[in-house]
Amino acid sequence: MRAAARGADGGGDDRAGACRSRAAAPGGDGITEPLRYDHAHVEARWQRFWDEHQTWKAVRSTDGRPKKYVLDMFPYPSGAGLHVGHPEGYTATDILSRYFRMRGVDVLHPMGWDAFGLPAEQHAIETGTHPARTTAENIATFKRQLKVLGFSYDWSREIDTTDPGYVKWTQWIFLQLFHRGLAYQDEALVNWCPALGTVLANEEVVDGKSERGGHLVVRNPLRQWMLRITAYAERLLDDLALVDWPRGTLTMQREWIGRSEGAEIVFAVAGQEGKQIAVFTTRPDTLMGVTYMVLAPEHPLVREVTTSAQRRGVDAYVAAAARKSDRDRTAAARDKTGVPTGGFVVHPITGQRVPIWVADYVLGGYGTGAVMAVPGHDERDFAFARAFGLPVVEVVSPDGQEHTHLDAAFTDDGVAVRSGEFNGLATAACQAAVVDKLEAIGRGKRTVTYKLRDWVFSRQRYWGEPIPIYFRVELDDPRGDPRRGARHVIRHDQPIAVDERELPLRLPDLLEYRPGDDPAGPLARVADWRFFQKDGRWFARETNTMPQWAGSCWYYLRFLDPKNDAEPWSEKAYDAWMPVDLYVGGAEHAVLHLLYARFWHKVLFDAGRVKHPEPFMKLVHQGMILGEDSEKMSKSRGNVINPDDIVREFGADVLRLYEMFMGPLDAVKPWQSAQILGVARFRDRFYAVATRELSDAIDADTRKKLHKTIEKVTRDVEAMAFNTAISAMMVFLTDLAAHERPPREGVLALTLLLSPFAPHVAEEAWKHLGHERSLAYEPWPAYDETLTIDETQEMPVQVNGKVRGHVTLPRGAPESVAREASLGVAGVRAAMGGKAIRRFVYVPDTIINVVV
RNA sequence: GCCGGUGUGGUGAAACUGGCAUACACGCUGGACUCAAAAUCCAGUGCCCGCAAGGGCGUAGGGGUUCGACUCCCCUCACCGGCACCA
Repeated sequence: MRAAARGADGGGDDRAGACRSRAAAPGGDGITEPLRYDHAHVEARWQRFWDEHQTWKAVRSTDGRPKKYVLDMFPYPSGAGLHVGHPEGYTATDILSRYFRMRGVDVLHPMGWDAFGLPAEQHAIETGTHPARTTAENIATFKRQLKVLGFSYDWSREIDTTDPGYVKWTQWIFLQLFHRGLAYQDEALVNWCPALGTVLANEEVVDGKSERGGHLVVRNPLRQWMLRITAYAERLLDDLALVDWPRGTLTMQREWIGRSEGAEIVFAVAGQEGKQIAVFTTRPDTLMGVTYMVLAPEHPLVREVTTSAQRRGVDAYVAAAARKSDRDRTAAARDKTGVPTGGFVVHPITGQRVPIWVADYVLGGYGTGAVMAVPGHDERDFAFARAFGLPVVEVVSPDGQEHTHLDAAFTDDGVAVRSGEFNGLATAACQAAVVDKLEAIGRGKRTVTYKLRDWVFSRQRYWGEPIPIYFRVELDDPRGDPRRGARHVIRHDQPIAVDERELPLRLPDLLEYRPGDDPAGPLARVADWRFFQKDGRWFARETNTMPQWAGSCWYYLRFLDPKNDAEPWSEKAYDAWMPVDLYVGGAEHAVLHLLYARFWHKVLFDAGRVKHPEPFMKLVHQGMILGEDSEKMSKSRGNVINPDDIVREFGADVLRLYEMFMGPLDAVKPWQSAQILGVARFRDRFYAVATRELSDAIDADTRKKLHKTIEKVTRDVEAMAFNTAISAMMVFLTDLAAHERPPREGVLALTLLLSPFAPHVAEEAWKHLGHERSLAYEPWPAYDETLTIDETQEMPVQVNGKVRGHVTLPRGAPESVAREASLGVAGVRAAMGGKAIRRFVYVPDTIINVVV
């Protein structure tokens, strides 16, 4: 396949005249006159050529050459079409893919569509158009827009997460999770909006009302599918050491996982035999300073510890907390609220009674949902104690002395005081001693807690992968038909996996996508789809669907073997290309997508389906491109740039060059239309120089510049410093253009260097320079190290740190020579003013500094 | 509030490991070509003083380390992004 591409001729209809259609310089003689460049014509022709010759088909050689898997985060094909932010990362990976091919590396560089998603469903609700149709149209638009940019994707591997052939394997992976006990059902609190008949995400809820429409939202417990990602917390944390990712992203993942070491301490409830409350604390050394206990409002023991005298207050407080969204509950972070329960626990060491309060500053979902409050040494507990007049006791002292008054919580390490047998111990030692004691008396143990929570994996939506699970249906009347409304009970407590041979489980077509009033989602209404009979018994399908994350959790694996119908990917395909060597995408996915995909990968690792503990070896985030006003691009601001417009006016090569020339790939940078002219001129100047009459000789100076340029561009491409690589090529082009007849050797090399950045113009020039074949697999130019180093070096001479002159010395000249030469410079002598030299700093080939 | 990032000409930016601050590009000024314009090409362009030679200042602000700091350390300010009572 590749041989065909490599051996193919330059193809097509082109003759000089075809690409000079706009040249027609009046009076030009047409022979030495440089050619004008018609980007629309040339780019379309090369894109057709690459397609026809399958130039970018990824083929793994058997000759032991290296491979690179270069992956973009695949887009959600929105109705708005491509945005200038998309081509930024895509151009970067394309440059590297093309560069690697020229270095003799096998490259897998695929593209596909993350095509399930809310907008298509929303559109269906509003217009009745089937989401599959909207999705197909959007994909067509995106694909057309990407193709005109000339990216070297292997389109034969294109995938679409909504394709039944893909859904089949997403469901298959879900079943692997299910069979391994990692997918389970639980009641989870969700934001249910009865008026909209749907469940809303946290960010869609503002002040207890829906963002759209302002309808009431209630927090209802709803049966949900959960994935046990917490079982992988430790490995997700530890294996971050194996990857080459941006530091900030690693930090965010670590904090999201939120590992915390401490102790679980058990307090007996006073007067209630056998009842106890466990707390988690990172500071067991402050145990002797506990003055009260706090339960989260949703803690299961709240009712039981509440005395009848406090019941009304507690019930009201708990009910009010349940109405608040997570956002609201944490927004008013400063004012502490809470109520006493009237109940007490017994301190495990002193035996003293400690009052139990309920307060929503304690979170039900973290740790044990209860804390031992130590106001002397925790800021939140201190604020709460102040607000409610609870006692504050110092048990950790900065200086080992007891202090009678605390103005604020002392949260640093110190020395234990007022702590009985633990007095005088430093914080670390005290923690160990307290936990040892608790373990000895059976009242506590060392534990590790994570902030990471299990992943709510079901959505009450239509446009997602159906969860391949069904349940037994129990009918009051055994001959009844649940599709016709016969009374029945669905045994959700006994989930049954759909047989793998029956996958994919397809979505039914709907006429009405509106969610309706059933929180089980639109699929619950499709009785003919939902209920089915097997062996004379009735069953009901799961009507929840998977979240959009599902498809993107494993798409990099499907690219390996996208047409395989017998398995998700073959071992051979896996061995050929995995792991992903470079992954480029937005920083907004720093946590969720990247954590979920790593989790699935580890599950597949345990199932023996993948062989590397981590999927993405190197990760790079492209920076956001802002509008010309330096604001985020948005329709409402009217500052959106459409890549189609840029391509039409200047061509794909110019858009690619511009986006790479703007600045460092990972920097946030504003779009500046005026700057595009600079790279457009560069492209046109390059083509003009390449099509001039060339010289077969090359002078020594240009030769040196050539080799320095190759060295610089090579280093910069490897470091993904594309802006400076382009700058180096601009400088070299200016050098070439200064020759009446530019040296052919230099033009040829520059054409190859430029080709990953601006492939169309480079191919066109390459052909003009007499080549029959595409340059896609030409060897990358090599440089001679010795030619990149000059024999002499001009160096600044400073006097007391200020530059006062320059000297040119042979490389590595001895200090004595440097000294003599510098002191001979008039400006240096003048600046020294006859003063004695205190020190002579000489860094060979770099700088001279005379200190007087 | 916490965490992370950024701050360099009129503008986007460059400066490898502490070694000539401002490469490359835009813009601007002047010139060439042209009847003219566009396009293209050439030259200049950090700020201040000066006719000039030359000098001084200059990488958000202040301090420090160093022969030497955009780069390392401390403090302050501004902007951007993320997270928000995680015991």
